[in-house]
Amino acid sequence: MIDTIEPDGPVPKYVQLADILERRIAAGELQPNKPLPSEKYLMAEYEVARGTARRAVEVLRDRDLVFTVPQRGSFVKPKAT
Amino acid sequence: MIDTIEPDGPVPKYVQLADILERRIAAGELQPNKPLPSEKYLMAEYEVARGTARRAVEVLRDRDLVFTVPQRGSFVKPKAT
DNA sequence: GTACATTTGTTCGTATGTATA
DNA sequence: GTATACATACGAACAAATGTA
Repeated sequence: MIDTIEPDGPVPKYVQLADILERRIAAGELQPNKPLPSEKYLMAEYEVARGTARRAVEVLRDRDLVFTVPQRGSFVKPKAT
Repeated sequence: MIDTIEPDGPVPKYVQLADILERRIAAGELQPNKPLPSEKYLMAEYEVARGTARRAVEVLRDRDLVFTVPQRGSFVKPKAT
């Protein structure tokens, strides 16, 4: 079961998606140093445009939850010690 | 002589290219079970980016006109009996 | 068997244009 | 005017499988 994105709510889609992914990280479903779903996959899974998926990941970078390697993917940050 | 792709028209380039290839199939120039031009060749021939060429072929798959064999190419589907 | 070229598959980076709220 | 969101289209890099020399 996946969380769904509300199209007409007050919260922008890219924030909703970032929140969803953050929950998936917190739940341990997305693990440290493992890749997030690709932009393409996020587009399909959550039915958003690529720009929206990218912005969501950008938010997660700003939240210091993931890092991105060009042409490789975005990865969950290992928990700081 | 090849059809040309209009850059600024209302029809997306990838659709235009798909249409061109469909006509080439219908005309018998591209024959059943024979390979389409490779993505690389389509890029050069029609001066489009690889993503555009790929999307065009994807359209032809959706139209059930071709099938793709990974690492081999895309081939014109034999006419159904 | 090895090396090389070809081809599709996948990923992120970037820019532009359109539409809507 | 600004922010959101979508679609198109370019580029770049690397992976993996296949076929050939």
